[in-house]
Amino acid sequence: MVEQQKKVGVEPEARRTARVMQERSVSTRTNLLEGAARVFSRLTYAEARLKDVADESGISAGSMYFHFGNKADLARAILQAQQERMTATLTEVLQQETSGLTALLAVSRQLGQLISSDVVVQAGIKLGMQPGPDLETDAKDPYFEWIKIAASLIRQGIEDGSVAPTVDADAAAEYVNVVLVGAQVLSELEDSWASLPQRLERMKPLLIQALSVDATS
Amino acid sequence: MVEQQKKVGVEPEARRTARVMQERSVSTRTNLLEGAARVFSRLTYAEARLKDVADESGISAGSMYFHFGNKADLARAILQAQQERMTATLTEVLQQETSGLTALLAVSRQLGQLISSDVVVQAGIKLGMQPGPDLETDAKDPYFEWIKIAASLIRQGIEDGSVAPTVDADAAAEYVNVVLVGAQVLSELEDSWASLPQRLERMKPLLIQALSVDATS
Amino acid sequence: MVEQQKKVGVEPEARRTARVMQERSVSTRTNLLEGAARVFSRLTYAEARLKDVADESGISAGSMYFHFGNKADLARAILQAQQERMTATLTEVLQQETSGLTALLAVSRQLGQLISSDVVVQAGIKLGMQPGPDLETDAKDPYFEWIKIAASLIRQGIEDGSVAPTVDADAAAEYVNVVLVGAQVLSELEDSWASLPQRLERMKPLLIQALSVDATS
Amino acid sequence: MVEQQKKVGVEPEARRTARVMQERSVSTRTNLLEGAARVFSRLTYAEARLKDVADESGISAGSMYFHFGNKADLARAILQAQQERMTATLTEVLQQETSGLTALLAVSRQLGQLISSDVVVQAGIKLGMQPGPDLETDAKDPYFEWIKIAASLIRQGIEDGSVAPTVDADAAAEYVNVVLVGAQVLSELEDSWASLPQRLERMKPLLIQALSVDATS
DNA sequence: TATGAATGAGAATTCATTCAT
DNA sequence: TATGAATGAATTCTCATTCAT
Repeated sequence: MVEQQKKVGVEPEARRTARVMQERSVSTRTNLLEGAARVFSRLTYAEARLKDVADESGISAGSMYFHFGNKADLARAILQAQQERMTATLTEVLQQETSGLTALLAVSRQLGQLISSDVVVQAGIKLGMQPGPDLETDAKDPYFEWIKIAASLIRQGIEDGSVAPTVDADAAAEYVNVVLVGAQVLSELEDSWASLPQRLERMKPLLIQALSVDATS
Repeated sequence: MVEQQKKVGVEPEARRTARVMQERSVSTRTNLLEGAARVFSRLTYAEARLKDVADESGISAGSMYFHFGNKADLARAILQAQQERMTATLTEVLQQETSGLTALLAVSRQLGQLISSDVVVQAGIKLGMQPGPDLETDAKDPYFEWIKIAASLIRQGIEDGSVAPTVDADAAAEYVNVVLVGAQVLSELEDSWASLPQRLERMKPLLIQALSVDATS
Repeated sequence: MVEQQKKVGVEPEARRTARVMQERSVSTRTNLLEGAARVFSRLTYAEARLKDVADESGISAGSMYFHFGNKADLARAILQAQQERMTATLTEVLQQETSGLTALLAVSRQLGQLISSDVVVQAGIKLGMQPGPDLETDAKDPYFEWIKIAASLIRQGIEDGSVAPTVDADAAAEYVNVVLVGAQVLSELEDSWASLPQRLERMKPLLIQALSVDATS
Repeated sequence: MVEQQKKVGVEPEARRTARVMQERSVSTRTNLLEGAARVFSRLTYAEARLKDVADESGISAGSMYFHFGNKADLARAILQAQQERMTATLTEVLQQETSGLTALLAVSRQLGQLISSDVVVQAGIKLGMQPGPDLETDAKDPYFEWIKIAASLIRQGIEDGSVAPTVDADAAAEYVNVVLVGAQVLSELEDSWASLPQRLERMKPLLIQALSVDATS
């Protein structure tokens, strides 16, 4: 409908109105998503009240149903946004780094930064940890994806000498994942992810020690 | 009847009655706690329906009001039971082990075993991860406690030579905690803690590598 | 059953037991009634919890059902006790007094005293003021009864000259009743009937002024 | 549609919508308040079922939560409405009357009329008589207020000669209050306040007799 | 598109009453 | 008789969703 009117070219008032409304609609969607993220990052999916989302985003409760079908869809939209942002960070980092171990650490650092600064990502993480009939997430997919990437980086590290050859790549990838997840969870509990970057920084030497060769040399 | 029994002994009827009822009451409490644990280990606090708990434990819904005042108190009772059981395991293991590193690993193994086999502990872990106005847990206290213990074991390990002297005890303790928590969370998501022991077993060599001096040198 | 055993005359132990139990039963009943009265004098019938009664009287909740069939019966027992005590006071006073007006004032004073000092009477008054499907009181009967008595006292007063002959006996009786009820209600709200006697004392001159002749003479 | 209307005037659609909804909302609130008043005037606060209120007012039960937060707030709203209406009547009467005694009697008459015809006022009176943790009324404030007014009217009466100079103004004010309250309570019990005006009419001569100087002398 | 009001299906909680001992 | 535990029906409150404007 909107496109049609634009093609007609008449009634510039209507056209402008349409564009304005479109812009308004987009901003509403954004506000809604951010507001919902703020709520879902604090509370459980079941605890979170749509009224809270409405208040937090300044959008009327009824309006949410125009933009997102219902509570579950809203949550799913957040999960999707989270995955997009994390994937973006991931690919961005991987394009730059070269050495296997360096890349692995860089990825950790960047993801930590992203998580501690982006509410939508935080909300996505929390939502991903609570499966259930309502969400029915493929929340595990990203985890497996990430483990595969970690494993390939470790293999690359073994080749380029930055990782000890005695290391079992798959076990090590799982291990790295465990450390990242543990750090996330503890940071969430402690201060809502604010300290995640520092925490990862503190873990770094021990992670290196677990993976790298120099111990033996 | 009363007279008869009176001749037998001093108020045996009343005493026996009291004992019997107490036993029944205790068993009800236990069933309730276990049933609730099964529910809370699957679902979020807010998702969990008291009706499910009642069904799961075979106790009438109204009876929960008699034994535990309300949903929050029920959850708190589980949290308390969890802490008791974890503390019991902890102290038991610590009495046996000697070497710092060995003790640390033994504690991890035993706690993993406990978690993967005890629903109440599982429920406690999940509940502890969702603070909120209703629960208002001091869920962090046990974490700090545990980190202190880990730190002291690591210092002991540095003295007895099982841990590298270059290791920062506090950072390492935090690290160990991170690994345990990460393993818990991932095991929960994967198969409700069933694989936690194996997972920890897989992590063990890397943990050792991170802490110990190049066992090689 | 109890009587039977008494007639047999054997087993003095059993007989004594029976007597003891009887005494115990009576005291339980009394405690229950008093405890219930304390609760019903504070709270509405629907507000009052049988648990409160149990706590207040030190009697187990289940035991109440042995002595009184249920909540409504308990309330009815209180209402009955109240009427007995008020009637007793009434007749006692009426036997002593002679002059019409004096008798009327004496009755007011004595009833005020009784009300302000007897919880059961207080509870009865409150219960009498809340008709309902559960109680279905003939709570109005005593009121009519009392108005009749007041009217006859006033007529007597007109004869013996203590009440002005211009007074309409029935209207005046209703009036006196209104004053008593109003005083009761206000005293209840103010300090749980404690000040009722003083209040009635303060009302006395005005009541006299309304009824007696001397103003004109 | 939107464009069309825009040409007609400045946001008339939105404005009209707002007005219409407001009207509907107001009527719902009113219905709710009246329905609740009908229930609360019959039953005790604790006896009254919100379901009855919903049925009585034709409003869905859930909607009450939207307009009034809960049962207690609903009751408080009634109490407030009652006070407003009684105050309105009071001030209206006081502006007209001149002589002290006449004013006093007029106020009584008018309040009696109001009470016997306005359910909200009736409900307020009943609610005001049952303090409790839930309502926590300052129900006594209006009583004190009213007594002050009565006292000042009586003093005025003493000056203008309509009240006997021997009368103690404060005691008399209390007395008048007692009579009014007593009449209210008895009328409520007898026929739900229907006969209150007549009853007050019957009391009038005696009240006059109590206050006025022997109009005869 | 946006809004506020309305709705109804649950959810937790309460409590009189019953029951086994 | 007395007791504490158990039960279930009712009651209040909550909240996702829908609807009229």
